[in-house]
Amino acid sequence: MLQTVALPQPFSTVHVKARSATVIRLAPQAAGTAACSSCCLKGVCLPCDLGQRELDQFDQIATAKRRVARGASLYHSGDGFESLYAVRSGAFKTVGTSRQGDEKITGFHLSGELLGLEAINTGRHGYSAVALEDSDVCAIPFAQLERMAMAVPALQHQLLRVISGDISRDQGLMLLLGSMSAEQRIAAFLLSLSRRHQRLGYSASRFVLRMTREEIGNYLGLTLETVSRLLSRFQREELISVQQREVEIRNAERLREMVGHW
Amino acid sequence: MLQTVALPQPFSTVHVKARSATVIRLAPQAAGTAACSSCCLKGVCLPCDLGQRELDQFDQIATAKRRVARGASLYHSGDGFESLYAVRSGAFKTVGTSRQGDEKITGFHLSGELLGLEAINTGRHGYSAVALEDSDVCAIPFAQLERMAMAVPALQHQLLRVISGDISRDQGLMLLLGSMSAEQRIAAFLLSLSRRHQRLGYSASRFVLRMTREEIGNYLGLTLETVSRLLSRFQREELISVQQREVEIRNAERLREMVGHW
DNA sequence: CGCAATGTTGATAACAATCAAGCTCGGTGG
DNA sequence: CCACCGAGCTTGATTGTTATCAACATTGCG
Repeated sequence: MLQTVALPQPFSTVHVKARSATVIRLAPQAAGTAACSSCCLKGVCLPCDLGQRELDQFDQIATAKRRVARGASLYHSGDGFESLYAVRSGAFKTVGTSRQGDEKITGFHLSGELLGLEAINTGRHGYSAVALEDSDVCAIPFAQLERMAMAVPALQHQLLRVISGDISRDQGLMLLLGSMSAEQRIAAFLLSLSRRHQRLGYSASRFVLRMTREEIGNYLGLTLETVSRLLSRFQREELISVQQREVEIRNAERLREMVGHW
Repeated sequence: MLQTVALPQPFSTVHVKARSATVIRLAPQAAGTAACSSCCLKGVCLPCDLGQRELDQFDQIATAKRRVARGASLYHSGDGFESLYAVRSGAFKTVGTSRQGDEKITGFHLSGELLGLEAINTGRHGYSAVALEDSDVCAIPFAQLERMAMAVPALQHQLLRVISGDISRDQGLMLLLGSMSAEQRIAAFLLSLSRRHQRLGYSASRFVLRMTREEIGNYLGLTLETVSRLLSRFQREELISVQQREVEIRNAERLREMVGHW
């Protein structure tokens, strides 16, 4: 089975070596093929509410697949906006860069999630999207998507829903960044990853962090040392097990209490 | 001239007594009248890119106007989602409440800005919208808006643009909350208000804060004491003048440097 | 006039950042 | 195959920023 298809399966077999960019070799033609209608993400991706007819139609506009190597950019801040991207496999971070060269991670994006929404407004990407591991995406030309949305009520509705979901997620993060202690932020972060993995059909309790401690810290507004210390403490307190990037949630309930039911 | 129409004019005459809910008396029928086509916000509100024909059509669906008294809610967290709201005059805060009863302000919304976008996703409001002063809104029934968007390309485009703009704004705030010092947050907050006032045709350098220090602090992830101290310091350093809720920006350039060109 | 809400300012304490040292795991080259 | 190297991670000591606690000032309103 090709990794591209990203069928739900125990995480340990998928990400045996999370750090290596070369371990998983993909058939070169894989990036250009699989249609939405046969994609295992069709249940969680943008076209998820469409009927068979509309799905076929959607396949017509979302033909371009792209392979992005670990560390490479899908698009850069300042690039003109033409397409939204759906993550088929792998993971991305979106990064803003200040003129001083400081980087700030605004989000992590797993399979089935959409990239580029923030650019609709200005017609230009405000952030860069960098692959955290070798990844595949579908490009969805926005002009065509808009046109199709006009003809297909379910698609327009779904598009608005997805965008609105992004706003909710961002607002949740604002809450997190604006009013939580370091401890609460880490707990919320772990729970968020857990939930999103579950949505993809993976285990909610065991998963692999695709990002470094530094990237987590950057995202959460903490230093990497604080992230490391708290992960260690959570392990001491038997809330989780951590071993490098492998995480097991052992006491989700306590973590939820920590976050405080926002 | 009725306050409802919110024509651009020097702020001092509009908000003579920002704290009073009773000073500005409005003709009772005012809330039910003015059409988009004659509204002075038509340049900055949702229908801003529409032609005269579409504008008239839009007027048909955005007929319901509502008056919200200072301190009252436009909608509550948990309410079913039916309409988006455009702020015609006044100002709102959106507030999330945890089960512990802690409140967190996720945004402030001035005239011409849209409320309720985050609810599209779930069909239920995740936050409450509370008026910071006596305010007027237009209700835009979402089902009808979606229907009209399918027929009017410019409207669909504009709707997506506005929603995307919301995402950008939120991500900007995340940046702010996640990686700025208290000093930078206050500076960024003042600049943001300045920019938004200017967009409405008001002075960019003099405006009135519609919210308390506590609300500012809550929004920015700071305590009210820190907000107060920093405003005092900025005044000592002649970056601004503050006098209760009246603010004058005296050195926007230095404030921008402070924020660091994100 | 007096009260309640809001805002200011000072003293102290807590939390997370910074600085610093050393560890671990993978990859690479001898 | 082993030794070394470096990125990433852990842990400790110290510092700094901001929260917290507290007292008091100001404003608007009844």
